[in-house]
Amino acid sequence: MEYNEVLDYYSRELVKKEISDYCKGRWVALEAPSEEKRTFFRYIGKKPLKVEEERDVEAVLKRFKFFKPRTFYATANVYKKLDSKEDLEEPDNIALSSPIWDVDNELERWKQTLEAATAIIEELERAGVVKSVFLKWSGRGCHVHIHEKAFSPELLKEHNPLDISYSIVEYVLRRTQDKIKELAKSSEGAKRPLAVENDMDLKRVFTVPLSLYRSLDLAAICFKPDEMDDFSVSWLDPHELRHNIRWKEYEIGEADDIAKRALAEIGGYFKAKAVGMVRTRVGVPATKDKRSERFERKARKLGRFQVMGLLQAARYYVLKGNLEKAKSFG
DNA sequence: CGACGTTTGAGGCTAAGTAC
DNA sequence: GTACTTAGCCTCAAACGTCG
Repeated sequence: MEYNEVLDYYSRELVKKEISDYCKGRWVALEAPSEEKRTFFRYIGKKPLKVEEERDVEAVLKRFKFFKPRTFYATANVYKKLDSKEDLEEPDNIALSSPIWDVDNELERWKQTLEAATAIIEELERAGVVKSVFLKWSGRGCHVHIHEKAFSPELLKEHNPLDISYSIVEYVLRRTQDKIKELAKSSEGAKRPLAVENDMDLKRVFTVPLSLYRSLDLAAICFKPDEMDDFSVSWLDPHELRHNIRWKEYEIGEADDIAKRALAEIGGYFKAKAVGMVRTRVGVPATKDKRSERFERKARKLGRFQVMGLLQAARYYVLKGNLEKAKSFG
């Protein structure tokens, strides 16, 4: 795809509308991929990059045109205020947060990708989350979204939106991991084996609906769960643009129930971060990995060496009087 | 047995790697 | 541009191993 075709693509009304609708309130990242390195633009001067109106799409492309950017990403979080760097640091500035599951795979195994997505969607259905769910194809894999407004204002007042979204993604991942691991078996050893990840974090970005993918000439089209059976790779063709604008649909409070249960079990993003386990990846045994092992270890009862560490810390503090160094014993 | 060197295991720390 | 993971090396005293 020549760069003028990229610009032609982003000049379409539908594309501009969908991108700006999604990006409103989110911190945007624009990528200009090249063979040597991946370059991201996240600011205009000192201000966070934003795309709030249709005309902003072409405006930001123009702003960085020298680098030929082609992919739009945006944070899972929607912010109350987005005018300075400080606005990005303040957790209370997060107004909403979209729970997103990242299903990684090879494009050729798209059927398997959709099967993994189905496992997630079925789990959500069981919890009564139906209308606010949509899928978005992203390059070689896909993203499963819950609309960020599927939570009641009352719930959002009680909990940080990121705590809610992180917990739900993690909660559902735990309940679907057996199915996903089973599916992943057949892609074991592949370059990009099937895996579903919880990538939710404070500033994480995900592909924006109708953005072009960075390395393939594919558009990040959206579709609803009831269309999955008809899915075809041809939908991803930027010229075809088989995209469903109903990703904007949601039902307020629909996801409250699962949110409460998830929060009770997971405890939220900020707590997970405090104990050093944020990202979970579910895939083939090789990727079953240290993170879950680490968690299992942490979850066990206090071990002999933890007691020894505490003893060492206490002794060090008594002898040397240096509390900070003593804390290094854990 | 007792002196001394080596191994052990945890978290801390950092640089490099990764993904979007 | 950002935040995470990973790998490797750091810390310590106790436990363990070796040797006279």
